[in-house]
Amino acid sequence: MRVAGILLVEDDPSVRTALELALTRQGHSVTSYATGEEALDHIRARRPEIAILDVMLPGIDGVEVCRRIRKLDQLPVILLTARGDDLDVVVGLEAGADDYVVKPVEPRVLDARIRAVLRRAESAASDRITFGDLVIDRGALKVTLAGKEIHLTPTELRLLLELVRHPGQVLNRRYLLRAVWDHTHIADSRLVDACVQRIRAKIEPKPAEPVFIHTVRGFGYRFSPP
Amino acid sequence: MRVAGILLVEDDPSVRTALELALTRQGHSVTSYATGEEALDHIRARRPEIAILDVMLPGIDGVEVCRRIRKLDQLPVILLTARGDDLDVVVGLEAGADDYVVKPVEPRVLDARIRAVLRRAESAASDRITFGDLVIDRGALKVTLAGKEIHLTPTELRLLLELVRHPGQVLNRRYLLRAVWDHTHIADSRLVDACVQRIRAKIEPKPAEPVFIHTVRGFGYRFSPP
DNA sequence: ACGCCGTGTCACAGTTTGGTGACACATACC
DNA sequence: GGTATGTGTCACCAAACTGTGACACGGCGT
Repeated sequence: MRVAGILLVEDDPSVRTALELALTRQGHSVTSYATGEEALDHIRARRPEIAILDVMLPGIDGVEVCRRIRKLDQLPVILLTARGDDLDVVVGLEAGADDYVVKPVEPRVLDARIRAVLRRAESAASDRITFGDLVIDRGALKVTLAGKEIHLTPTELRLLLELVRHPGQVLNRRYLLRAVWDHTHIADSRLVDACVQRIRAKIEPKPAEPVFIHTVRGFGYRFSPP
Repeated sequence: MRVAGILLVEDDPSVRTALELALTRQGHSVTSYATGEEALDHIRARRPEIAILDVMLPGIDGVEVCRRIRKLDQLPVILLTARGDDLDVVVGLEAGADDYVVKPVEPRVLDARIRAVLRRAESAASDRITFGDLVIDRGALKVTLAGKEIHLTPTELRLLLELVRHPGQVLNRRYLLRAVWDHTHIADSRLVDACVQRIRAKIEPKPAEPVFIHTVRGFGYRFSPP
């Protein structure tokens, strides 16, 4: 099982050791600190994969630690709070926290949250673009719609990628012909239209009312997210 | 305290500052130099986690810097080059670069590449990689499937390792030819296909429905765990 | 309402692509 | 030398892909 390096910041010693024990049992490797300052001092050296921060801390509070971590690194952050205070949630999310857990928390719940956040962080690092339900992974050359993988042929994929490279821009047929097909194709042809139609049939929920690839009469096509 | 982050070497000041800004925004800490000499001078003191090198540099070029870095350290290297210079790819791979990015590059793409290379470097620390039933031991150069050892020939093993180095990424035939075979081979050849087929026959439970090495028609092959 | 122009839709045939097995040559190992 | 193994190439085939043309459709200006 994959082991995550967790940075835990919690000032209450009993809660800290309990969490540390629980997380270690789940297979994580945990480094914990009682204060934000210590954590920030060591974060560079430790290179954790995720930080779990108590909001109520002596000195710099968890939200502020989160903010500073965000300036340093893309490190995912989960905030822990004692009360279900709504204000905290807002502030925490604004500070860039990835998730928010209310104490007391069951270890298996926390573990699930950690894994979810890590999964999200990892996939965000891959070379992807997301437009609503539509996810285009340029590294894997995969397109998914609402989680379901869509099969696009090479030409369709090249055309879609070209459109997506210029979101919101209208691209005319001549440009698209040049960019997607080889230069041997000149002048006007229905080629682009047909290809757009094929893509729509695959990615548009209702091809007759396209949400992604819009026709701009007399000019060409525009990709714009819904 | 250890200073970790990205070592950037790029002679064009505008590109350099743009990249520096973009990478910093992504949460990286960046140190940049205009020449390879400066970079090499400071690399010991700075202890970066990854180096990003422009290929075209005054004085020592990026490829040579890469070669010298390799002699010093296991430091991962990404080479930057102007669009589509094939010769560079060959030389770069020979010099031991971990990845190769064509300028102009979008920040999010570069960021994804950086993270991929870092992840790879991290997992390279361990000699074994596991994908479901498939275990690849790079130290012993052994492959086992569900505990049973699979015999792969040298070429097959090199190809598999190259695919596995970029899990989830589509690699085209030209790239694979260059990475696995020497550059004497002409671009158009069924060599890669044949070798993939041979690997599949050995590691895929049902070669007709591959689970590990997927064909991406018109583009190449992708290794992705089941 | 009418016709026109730009676009959507569809079927089909020619082309391309990759899987597959056979085979020849090279190399290493007895 | 003889054998086994590894490697590159080829030909064939099935499947996938693509360009094209014909026709339908719908908005727009007259």
